Amino acid sequence: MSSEAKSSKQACDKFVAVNELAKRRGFFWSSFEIYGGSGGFVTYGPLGSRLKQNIEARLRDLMVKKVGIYEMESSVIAPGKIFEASGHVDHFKEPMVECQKCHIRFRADHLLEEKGISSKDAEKMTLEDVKAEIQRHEIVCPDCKGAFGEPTRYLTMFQTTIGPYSGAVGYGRPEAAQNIFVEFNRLFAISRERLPFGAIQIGHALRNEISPRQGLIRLREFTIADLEFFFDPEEPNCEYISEVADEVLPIVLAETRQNDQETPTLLSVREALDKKIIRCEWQAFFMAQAKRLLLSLGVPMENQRFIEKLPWEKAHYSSQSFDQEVLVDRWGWTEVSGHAYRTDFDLSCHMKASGIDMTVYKEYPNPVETEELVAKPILSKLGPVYKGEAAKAAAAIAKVPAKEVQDALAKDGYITVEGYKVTKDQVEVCMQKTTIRGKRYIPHVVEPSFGCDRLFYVALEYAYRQKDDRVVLSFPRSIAPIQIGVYPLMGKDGMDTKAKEVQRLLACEGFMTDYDEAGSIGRRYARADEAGVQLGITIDYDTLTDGTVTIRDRDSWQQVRTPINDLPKLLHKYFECKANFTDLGSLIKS
RNA sequence: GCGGUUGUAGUCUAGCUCGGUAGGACUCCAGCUUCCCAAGCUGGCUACCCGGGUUCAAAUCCCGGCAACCGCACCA
Repeated sequence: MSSEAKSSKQACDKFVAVNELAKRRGFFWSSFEIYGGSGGFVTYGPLGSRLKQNIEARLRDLMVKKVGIYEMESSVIAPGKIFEASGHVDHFKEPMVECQKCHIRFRADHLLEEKGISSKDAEKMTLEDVKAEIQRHEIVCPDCKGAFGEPTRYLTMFQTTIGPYSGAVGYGRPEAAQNIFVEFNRLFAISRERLPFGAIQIGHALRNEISPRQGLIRLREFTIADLEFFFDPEEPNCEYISEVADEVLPIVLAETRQNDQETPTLLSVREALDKKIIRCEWQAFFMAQAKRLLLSLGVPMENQRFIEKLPWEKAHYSSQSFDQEVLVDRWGWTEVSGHAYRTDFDLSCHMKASGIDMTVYKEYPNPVETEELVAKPILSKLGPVYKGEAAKAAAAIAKVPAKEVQDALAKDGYITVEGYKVTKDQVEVCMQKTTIRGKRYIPHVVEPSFGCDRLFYVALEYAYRQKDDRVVLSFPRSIAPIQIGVYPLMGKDGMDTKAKEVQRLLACEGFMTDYDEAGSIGRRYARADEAGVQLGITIDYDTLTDGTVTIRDRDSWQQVRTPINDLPKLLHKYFECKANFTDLGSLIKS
């Protein structure tokens, strides 16, 4: 590539520009650089980790605080059994074949696709199917024409051993959700055995991707926010649904997609529920909150959409899934969150595998009284006849519907079950009343799941602007990593000490501040714009005499003049979005 | 993992064909200057992706790694 083509490409590609800026200013960079690096791992620097915290705080505001979700934090490594039970050991893998001659490995489904087998079909195949298809199409190694060995599957989970015994297999979690399901009984007890409730875990997850690229979009270790919301499937109503009923969601329907179209249908939450496009109110609620979250990170609605997943695209645990996508410059529509209706899949799996009861008891408002015909074996009569076999005979009778027993006894005076002849006097058939006060069931789960690194990237890209040949990161004020920069007009005549005083004042008020006295004031503004510093406060000669400062807005470059004494009160209002920039003081004409 | 392209300071890059002191610009740091949007002057720090080989001598040639970018694939 010529250097000309390279530079023009970089000039127009936001991904490159954002990554370069991120590295230079310390938002994030690829880890382990001094040892040559390793793909798929990233380090967040000072500005980045702060931005990430702010983004996660927004997520907590919208998804956690408003609904009273429990937060929890558990371990990244888990014993093998957890992911065997959850289905990940079976599903988190891709078919692979190795050439027996040159030992190069290939994606089996990819090879099959070249023979005209769709990825859709290849995905569903068992290893036996894969092997059979490879033989049928006489597929050989594309490199050396060697024959392939047995197909295997590449496990996308990181595997390790727990402790010194290699038999104790452990996996790095590929999602944070399983920790929550595994702890369900304790969480449920803590919720004082009431549904619905939700639990969220924001933490690292590991996926040993074959080839992670795309910067923050695809990592081997990343931050995931999994929220599992448990509810009674018979009481699926969301109590906050009215708060979001009119929120419009752009959804690309499965139907639309099957016609090879991508046009989103604009539906209010209410419409989507009425038309049964979203089957669960809670899911719709979280989707609406997810849309609001992205709005608050600076992504306008027209650059957001939800994709209804087609049946074969869904994860193994999901009955209905939507992906939330955001338009990004380089990669097009990119998934930032997934919204899955997991039903009782996970709790059922863990119940079965662990043998621990995870059902929930629900008392009926009114006890249900039923009367049914029962056939009760009379053991005092059966005993003398069948001796040691009596219990078996009784059990055999219990299996037969009472009505059948009654009819047989009425007709013949006895009934023969599993070789036992049971006479009229050995069994009592009668109507029995029972009162059912409630029942046990497995809660259902809807799961919104966010890729925090993707949210981060999206926020950064959407903040990225060029103004007068200068880069400005126009973060929404709620996530700006540095809220206020404080600058002496010049680092002399006492302006520097005054500026440090002001910075100290604001820092003690709880603001994220920065102090900079190096270079001309213009240069410092430019530096601050590039770091996304929301406001700049400049101490000049007038400050020294009348105690006022200028406040500069990063996005408009407007300035207002305000007394230092008013700063804390005004700035708190500003950052709580209860005041505009022009409310901060008297506007200075430029 | 495959195919293509590419690795020179914090960033962008010259040098590589034809082996011989690695140069510039911006950034950054220090000083001077400067009354509000990357001004100026002086000085300074910082680089040949790693490992082998060929050679008197390797950024340059050869081999092997590693990494990045683009496409395939997977996915939050």
